[in-house]
Amino acid sequence: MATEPAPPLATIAAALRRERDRAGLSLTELARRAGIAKSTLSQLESGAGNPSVETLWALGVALGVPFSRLVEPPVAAVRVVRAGEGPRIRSEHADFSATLLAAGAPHTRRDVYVMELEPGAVRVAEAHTPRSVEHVVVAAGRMRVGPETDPVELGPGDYATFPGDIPHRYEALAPGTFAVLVMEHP
Amino acid sequence: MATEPAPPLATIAAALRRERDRAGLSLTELARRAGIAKSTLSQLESGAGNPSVETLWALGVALGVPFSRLVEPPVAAVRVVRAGEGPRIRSEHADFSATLLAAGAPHTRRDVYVMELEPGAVRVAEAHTPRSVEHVVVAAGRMRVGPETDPVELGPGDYATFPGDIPHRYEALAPGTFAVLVMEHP
DNA sequence: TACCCGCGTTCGTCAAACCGAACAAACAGA
DNA sequence: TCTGTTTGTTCGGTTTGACGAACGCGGGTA
Repeated sequence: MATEPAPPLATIAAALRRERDRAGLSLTELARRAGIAKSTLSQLESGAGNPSVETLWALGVALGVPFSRLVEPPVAAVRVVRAGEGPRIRSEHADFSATLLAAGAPHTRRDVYVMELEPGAVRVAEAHTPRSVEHVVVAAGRMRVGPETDPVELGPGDYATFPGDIPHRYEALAPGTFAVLVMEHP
Repeated sequence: MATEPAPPLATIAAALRRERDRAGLSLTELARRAGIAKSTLSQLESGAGNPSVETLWALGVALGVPFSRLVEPPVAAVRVVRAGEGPRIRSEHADFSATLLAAGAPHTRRDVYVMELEPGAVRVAEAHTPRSVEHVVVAAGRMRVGPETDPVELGPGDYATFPGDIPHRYEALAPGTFAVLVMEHP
């Protein structure tokens, strides 16, 4: 299940109208500033249409609003992702899956995952962005994590951090292992 | 306030390719999962093309990546974040303790805690810095967390995020409860 | 060697996003 | 009332994004 909490087209329509009269602009005026035909804007706000990125971007700029505000639904006070829900990233080889819980705001990438893996398989990750850092807290089970050259063994409650820009591994040592993984990208 | 000086088309091309091989998918496979023609994806990654929102959204879902990550520039702000040995925080009233695992640099706080608490006591936190955000993943036990007005109940593997700038609470519902807490301060 | 996958690219076709203009409705001033 | 302006909508025409097929390439296997 667990597709993105996605209502794409309808949200855009709502967001456009909301942001437009928040800015106190007429449809005609906004279309002029964004450099698009007002007919296009009219159809977008009425929910019909599937804008190109360029079009939507121009509107974002004209509204003085970050792009994401036009596509993301308004933030709820509390957002809950139940165990087993959420966008999953799965490995084909290893018995491994991770769920993206929260992605950092546009410019600050700080992702929180829940990671589940079973013993007998090793998840090897290539080097990521330079200066990225990973944090792992084991919640249940037992695992060996860290740089290929220098892994450590962790039990419940144990914490480790290591650079993400060198090859590293995740390996479960006990069944039912799951852990919280925080990744920081510069 | 030039919220977005970035030409989006080139960034999308780069982001797509970056996220795709991070996921370890071939172009053909990703196109299949996203339900788009691989020719379309090929042109997008090569920088030619101006995708529609629907197309880009499908790719975001297939990659297990939020939409905004595909349009925002990669950003190369160089910041050094080193893991710090933090003080143990103890509450006098509640049966609660937290350990600071990693703290961000002075201005960009990005703190990771492990939190242990026992039932029968409630840890109430006042509002923190404006725009701060908290993330909680329950590792073991059961707890009720969130804004005072609107708490939720979480079990192992469950995740919740909520604003930290309003009063909120942590309450264990089962013995041996511990959780990972990530706090973001702007 | 020959064969057969899967990889990513290029090309021709079609639907649709975008445009410009024309449109009805609402309001202002003379 | 008449004219001018502004509102947002709808209507053909053009541009172009998305599709599917065909292509060349490289790595296995017989």
